[in-house]
Amino acid sequence: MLAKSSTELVRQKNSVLVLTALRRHGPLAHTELSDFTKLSSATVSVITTDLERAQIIEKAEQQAAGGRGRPRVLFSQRRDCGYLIVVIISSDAVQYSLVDYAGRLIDRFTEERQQNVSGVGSFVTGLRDALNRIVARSRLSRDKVLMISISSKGLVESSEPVLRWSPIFGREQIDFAAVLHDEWSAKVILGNETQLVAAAVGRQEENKKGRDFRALAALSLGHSIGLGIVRRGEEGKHEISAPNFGHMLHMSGGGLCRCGSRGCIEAYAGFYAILRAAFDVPLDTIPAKFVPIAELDKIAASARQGSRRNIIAFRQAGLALGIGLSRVLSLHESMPIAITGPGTRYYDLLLEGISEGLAESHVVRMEGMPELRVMADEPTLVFDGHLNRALAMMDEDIVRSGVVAELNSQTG
Amino acid sequence: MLAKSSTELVRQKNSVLVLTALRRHGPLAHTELSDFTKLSSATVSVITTDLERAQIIEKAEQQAAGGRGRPRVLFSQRRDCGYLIVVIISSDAVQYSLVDYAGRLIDRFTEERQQNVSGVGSFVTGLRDALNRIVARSRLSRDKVLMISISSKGLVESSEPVLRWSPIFGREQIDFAAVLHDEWSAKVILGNETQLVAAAVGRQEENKKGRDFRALAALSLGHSIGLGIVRRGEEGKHEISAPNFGHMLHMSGGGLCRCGSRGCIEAYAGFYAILRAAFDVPLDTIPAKFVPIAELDKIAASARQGSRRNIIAFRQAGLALGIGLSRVLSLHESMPIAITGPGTRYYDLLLEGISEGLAESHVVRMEGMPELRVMADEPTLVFDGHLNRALAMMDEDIVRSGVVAELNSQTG
DNA sequence: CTAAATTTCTCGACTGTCGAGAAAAAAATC
DNA sequence: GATTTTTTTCTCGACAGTCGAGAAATTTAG
Repeated sequence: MLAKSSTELVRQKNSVLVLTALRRHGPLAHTELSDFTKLSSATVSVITTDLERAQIIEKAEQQAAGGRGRPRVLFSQRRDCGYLIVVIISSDAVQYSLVDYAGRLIDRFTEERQQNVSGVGSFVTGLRDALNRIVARSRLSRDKVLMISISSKGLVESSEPVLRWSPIFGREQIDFAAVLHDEWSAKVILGNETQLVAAAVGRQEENKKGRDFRALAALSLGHSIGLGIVRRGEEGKHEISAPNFGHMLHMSGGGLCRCGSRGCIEAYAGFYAILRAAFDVPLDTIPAKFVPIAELDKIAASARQGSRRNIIAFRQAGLALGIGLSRVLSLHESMPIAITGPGTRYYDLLLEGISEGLAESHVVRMEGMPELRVMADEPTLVFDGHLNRALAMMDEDIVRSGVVAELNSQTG
Repeated sequence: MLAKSSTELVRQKNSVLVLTALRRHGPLAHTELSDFTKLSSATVSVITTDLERAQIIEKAEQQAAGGRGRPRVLFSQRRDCGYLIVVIISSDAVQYSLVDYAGRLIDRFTEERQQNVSGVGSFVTGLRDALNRIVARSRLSRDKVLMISISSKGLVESSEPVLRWSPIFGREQIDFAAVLHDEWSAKVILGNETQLVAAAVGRQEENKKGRDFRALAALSLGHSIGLGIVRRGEEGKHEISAPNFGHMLHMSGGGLCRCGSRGCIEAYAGFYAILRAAFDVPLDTIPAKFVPIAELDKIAASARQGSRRNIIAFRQAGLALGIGLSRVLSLHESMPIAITGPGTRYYDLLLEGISEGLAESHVVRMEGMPELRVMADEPTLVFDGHLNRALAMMDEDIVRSGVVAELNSQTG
């Protein structure tokens, strides 16, 4: 059954509304808050004083007194209200970032991952270690860290921070909540990397199109293939999901994939698959663990100079992507596709196959070709996605936790 | 930006909550309403008296006075509060049902569709005609009809009642809102047939499992192939969608489909496809417009007696379904699959192929085989799905329309 | 006929939003 | 420098919603 509603909930929702406005548009004055949220000035007053008393937002110290009239006082998040640690796990390194409540980067370092030591056990100790280090370095109390946001390629559980499968650890699952809950009171969330790219691009898209934005897919090309989908739900909330696209079946009984199955999309469009095709290695050869990008650059260069076999290798990869995307569009509505990742440098070679694959399906014939868009700088998008998601969640959690209401009742 | 919240909205939501409880559990007394909705007795009182004053619900006249204490008075929907017309379009007929606000069937008739006259124009005049007839027969004022709920196989728009593509009318689109708005003030909604099956089965499932229910897919087997997906969104609302599954690409460059594309799932698993395979007709033969089920029964009978070719025909159909489903599960989470439609009578012959197709994919190897379940009596499920969806919408619309609040302010 | 049980209704307290107008504070004007 | 204008913020009273507690209603048991 659905949950009942109450006046308290109304207040919570509207408080989140104020915090969200602050997040999206930076420091805002009373009047602007009222404009953005459509709440009356009086309500904004009550909410801001509550949030201020709870030490969640603060009035900016100084501001240029432009224009006449009573000068506006800008509200902004209190940076020390809480902290977020972002952990980005990639195949060769793990990046740790400490971010304050206002979204400002405080500290960051990267740990190389040894290619040989690949057990989950050693990874976890490394993770715990690095997390301890990053709070120690900035001399923060660890309970000021309200959230730890982790991302990896692979298959993540939607409701719990459990990594089900990843190209790095294979079927060795990691339950990050279980691993960290003894040392950390922070909430632990996990996202697929491309899911977070989708979140970031989706936010950009909404800023541009406003209410017209409906859905968007992000496709990440690299050693493995990732897909993230973001859709505007009712009430304008963005719902993000991470389909297991790279390991969706492309061709029954097809080439061997790193995951152990046969015929996955990745086994045709991943870097190792392109390599395999270019060198005419049999399709059931165990794929290379890691392919240096220089290797692929060479293949691409010769393809661009007319090498038949290499052109076909890229074309076949594009085809697998295009057909796979057409299947995605069959199952959802048609939507624009943002392509990121290191593989975008071969976009010219992939495009033909992608288009051809897409064109084959009924949906595309009905609705027309979806918009394809290349977005470089995947790492920035991933980080932005982390911030978007984690900080929005923090806002909600803080309001829901009741600190605001409690303080309020004490002071009368 | 998200929408602001207010006390009015709270009331609306809680009113809908009361109406929903009434829908799901039949006539209820004050106390039971309070239990189901978790609202306090006082709040239930206010809401019910408002709804009663607005002539949306009423107290039951008579009831058996079992047990001691003050006898409970049961509330139920006023049947004359509004009416719903359900239109179920199938390939050979169109069924019209008139239903009152409490969900009781008042009138029903079926119009055969001539196989030869297949233009959209003549269909639309037939539709308008039949709608007029059904209100005339029951002597209702047409503005008492608050909603017209239509279903068809094929591709429907999610936000508007527009039929984008259907096996019956092909690419000739029908915008039902445009077609009916001059004669009817009722809200017109359109759903894919299997989407409504999913809605009905999803409701059953939730009654059984409660909060454990997460998602479910309904697969309809027949001349064409349909898929509906229902998922529990946050706040417990069911989100239903109708992927274009039948025309998702099964095999690149494969058999010719009725839709004009090649290699659709339907071109392997639809009735005509099974027929085509059984008689070894070339895959690019224009598929039969309609296959009598007796024909397929014969093929099935001989398959069950060991006919190699016919066994393979069904197995290939199952394989297309299984592989397609595996792709669906790759893109969503794993979920149980309810199979309906006339094709279920060949389930024994299809099962092997379905299982094999599912087993091939990465997800199934990870999460295990999804639960498969055969549900006969598709027509009842479709109709139930219509009622579930349309009546729930009517409840919301009525509350949101403000009749309750208005009356309230007048009478003070 | 009275007591017990059970359901429904009512009242006052509390919390929320809103519109209007008062208060604050700086620039413009005389 | 005093006054007016302009702009922003704050405050007050009205109104709407939920809740808990207890009163009122009504039937059965004894």
